[in-house]
Amino acid sequence: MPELPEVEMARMYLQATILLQPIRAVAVLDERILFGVSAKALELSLAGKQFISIQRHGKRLFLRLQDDLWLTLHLGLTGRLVYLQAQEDEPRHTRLLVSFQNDCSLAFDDPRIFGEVGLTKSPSILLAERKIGPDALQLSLDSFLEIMRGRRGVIKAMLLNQGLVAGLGNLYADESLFQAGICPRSRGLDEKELVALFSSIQAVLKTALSTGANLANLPDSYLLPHRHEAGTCPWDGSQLKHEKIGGRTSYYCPKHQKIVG
DNA sequence: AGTACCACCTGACGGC
DNA sequence: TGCCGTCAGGTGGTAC
Repeated sequence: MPELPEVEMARMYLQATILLQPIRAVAVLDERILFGVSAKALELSLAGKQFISIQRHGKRLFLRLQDDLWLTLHLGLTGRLVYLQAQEDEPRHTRLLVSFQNDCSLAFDDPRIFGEVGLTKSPSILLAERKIGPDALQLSLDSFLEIMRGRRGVIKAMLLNQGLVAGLGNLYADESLFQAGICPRSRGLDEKELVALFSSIQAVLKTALSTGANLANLPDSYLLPHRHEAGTCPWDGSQLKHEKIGGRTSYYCPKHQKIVG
């Protein structure tokens, strides 16, 4: 599920549900979800407090508890957040359950346990520790050029590298390259190509957000609705190709996405 | 710096 | 029906 648009939806969801509610208790249902904190410490840190604001950077969420204490969440590949009404059953793979004094609760459901829950004194500390680059939607064109210029790696792999730019995952990286007409195998893009790519990334992420990160509602001119074995390019009808690039399955149009650089 | 590969997990799906 | 391999919208470590 979660690339930048999905995580931003999750942020808005939390914003609308859990703010300013006193926390009654925290249950860690599977300790493998924890990163750098014990279940005991997490429970003690949260009990009696409340979330006062929610931030997102790339694919990470930061839930502020007080000035120098934040709960950090990463949804991994299969994580989702569900706000439960009193008495409502939690999802099957709930790994963390935060219950509030009003009897509602927040479940972090994550079948594959690639997600992560932790604590930090500030988002910037965690971002530095984990070497996360600037958020894809807060990034200026100049910073993007600065980051990408002079690198020799395969462009698809670079877009997936959260240390360079944070927020793009496999799907939106494919979509951005599709919109920019650049083959994912390209490397050493020139200034003009990087500018086009930057503008595609911005447009793709904003469009995805405007659909509520619902892939089914993306424009038909986008790659993603056609991104499957038998899919054809919505621009020119070519049979889409797919192959492993940078270790991930990549779809692209062999006709209009050129190898550049 | 860049890449290939493995590992962490579970569920869904296609083939036999 | 049941087993098995394969794949999946993420990330980190290692070795070259």
